Amino acid sequence: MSRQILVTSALPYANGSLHLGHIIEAVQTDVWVRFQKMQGHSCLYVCAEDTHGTPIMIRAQSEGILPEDLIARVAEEHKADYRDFLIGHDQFHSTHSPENRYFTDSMFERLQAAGHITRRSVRQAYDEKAGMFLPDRYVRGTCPTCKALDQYGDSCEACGATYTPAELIEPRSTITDTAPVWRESEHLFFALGHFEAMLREWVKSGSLQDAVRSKLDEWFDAGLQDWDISRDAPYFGFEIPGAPGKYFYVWFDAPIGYLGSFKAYCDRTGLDLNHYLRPDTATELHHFIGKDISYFHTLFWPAVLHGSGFRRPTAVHVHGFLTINGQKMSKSRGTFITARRYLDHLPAEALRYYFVAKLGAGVDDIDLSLEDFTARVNSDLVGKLVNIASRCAGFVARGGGRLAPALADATLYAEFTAAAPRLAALYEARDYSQAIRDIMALADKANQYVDANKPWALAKDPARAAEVIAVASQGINLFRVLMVYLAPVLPQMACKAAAFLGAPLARWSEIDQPLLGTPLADYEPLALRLDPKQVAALVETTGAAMATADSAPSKPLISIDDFAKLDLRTARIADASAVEGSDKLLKLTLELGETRRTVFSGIRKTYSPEALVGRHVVVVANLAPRKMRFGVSEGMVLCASDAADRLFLLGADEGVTSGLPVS
RNA sequence: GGAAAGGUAGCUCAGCUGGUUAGAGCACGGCACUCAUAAUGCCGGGGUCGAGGGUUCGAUUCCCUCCCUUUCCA
Repeated sequence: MSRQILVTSALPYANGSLHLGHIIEAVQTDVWVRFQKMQGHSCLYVCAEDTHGTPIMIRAQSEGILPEDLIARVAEEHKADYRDFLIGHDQFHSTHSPENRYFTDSMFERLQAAGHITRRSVRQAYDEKAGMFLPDRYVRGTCPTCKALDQYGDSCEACGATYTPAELIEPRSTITDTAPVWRESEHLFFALGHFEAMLREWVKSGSLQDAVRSKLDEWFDAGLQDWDISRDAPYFGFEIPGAPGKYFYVWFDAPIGYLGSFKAYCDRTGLDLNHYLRPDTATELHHFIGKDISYFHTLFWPAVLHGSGFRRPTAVHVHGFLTINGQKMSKSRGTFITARRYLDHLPAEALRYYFVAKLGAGVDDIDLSLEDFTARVNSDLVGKLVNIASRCAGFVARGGGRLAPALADATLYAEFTAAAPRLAALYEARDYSQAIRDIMALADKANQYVDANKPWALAKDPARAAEVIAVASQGINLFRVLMVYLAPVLPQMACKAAAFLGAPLARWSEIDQPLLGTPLADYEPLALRLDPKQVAALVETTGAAMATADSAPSKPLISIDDFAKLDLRTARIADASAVEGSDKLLKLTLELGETRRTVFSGIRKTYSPEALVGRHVVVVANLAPRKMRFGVSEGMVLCASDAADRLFLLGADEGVTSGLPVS
């Protein structure tokens, strides 16, 4: 029976670039969706930009642009990243949209009408200079428990204590570095406790993994607290109906963004939205999230849905975090890999495959071990899987380019197709790693088959030409079955394989019929080996990240946000020449990706122009242009200098290209 | 501090409700083959299953304690 399924993955926050942690979730979701589609189910994957909240507002301010412009720009970047990782959203929308406003307002009004909204006064840190209330994370000070300096206002990273900003010793606003004052303001709350019985019952319905369920039991035992869903102006978000100057907290309208995005899809395609959302619907709603946001998705979200008269999620699928080489992603270690950085070096499907090969159904963290990644992708995908097609294609081509009219080993073929139900169950349960193990075991069998039947030996005897074709065709058909199984993971390769086979790889049911007597297109390589150098380049640290902490800083501390204002880039020196009339300056023509710019740099005493051409340097790309006697300088090249005023240009490790962001 | 997950061959990981010689892939060594992107096939070396106790005829698998790693705490 065909199912109607709506799927989401967590909305990326419009405050920064996607990194590989976002990608692993998107891949997990996308594979599941593609799998469902290949089973012939209706499965829609919606996502959106999460656009509201203080961080967006602050970031836009610091860039001197409107929040709307910021989120539009970041959305474009995110979309390109998802697209290039082959994430097949049916709809990618924004929480800052009419559709989302519609749902946010109407759900709030329904909750209010049903008595689930309460009001009470809250005392909160207020930055008088900035004229705004401060979220906990925007207040820093000394931990009241362990006296660690410069801790966030909600918890201490040193000792793990939790507290309120008011308890911090010498609290400071991170926005203006002034001492906050404490002000009262009325806030609106969602009465989560009203839904305890409903939630306990929902939890038992089998919608959650064991680990998540036991976490929920803990939360139930601790008691369900009211949830503060309002924030005071200034705030970038939706103003609350009937409460001037109050805005919905970003976490209130973010999950609603799932529905907003879906509404945009329905408006576009004519699908019946209500059919999916009414409480008694037979359709399914699946959310894929990281474990850090379990609370919102397993308590608040089902309660908000239920309280406003909608269906609850069918399931919430929680995954763990991504680590790189066993450590959490870190900018200073160079292991903070953005989606784009990866794509600049390596193909998307390699990472898709590796993630899937390691993802199970649980909430365990997943490690991206770069060495293992290279070995695994090269041997599994290229050495085993693609090899089957590659080694058989030549025999078919030389024998007329047409597959044999019958299977040489129907039993073996049947063994391959018989794996389908088990593999389907594994995909369905998100036990991808087991599925991949099974599929690769079959790939081994296919190679063994070819090896045992030795078509290259048969080919020496012209009388046995038909046998050669038969064996090669068997191999091609086995390959085709495996490619169907892997199509959710490797959509691009499946597409190329379909062109080679002359038959689509769109449905699992296609494998019921082997390809017999049909022509084969010329074989072109379906996947390329990963170059270990390229893989290593993913985590090579750049100049700015190598800064040592051992020499005392001679300038005041700055926040990460201050640092983020710098747009540091790698650049290639395309041309360098001495400046007439100056004994210090060189005129440099820098290449930053596609663009070029001119920079004057006072490094003539140390560097001759000839020695510089072709070198990579680090440049401050967003330094305001400065008019000099010899022309306009459009940036600054970074250099270290010692006490003797000797200069040392900062470069980057081998493999770097120009225009890369430095952080 | 409270809680959860995990610690199994050099690396990445499987091992369901306890039961004959603990598995896979990669890496490593040997052999074979040459169709294939130095691909593939066969054989092999390699593990006190974190440590210590306990239950049991028998524990990697159950219980307790400890150590280490990671994560969550609205």
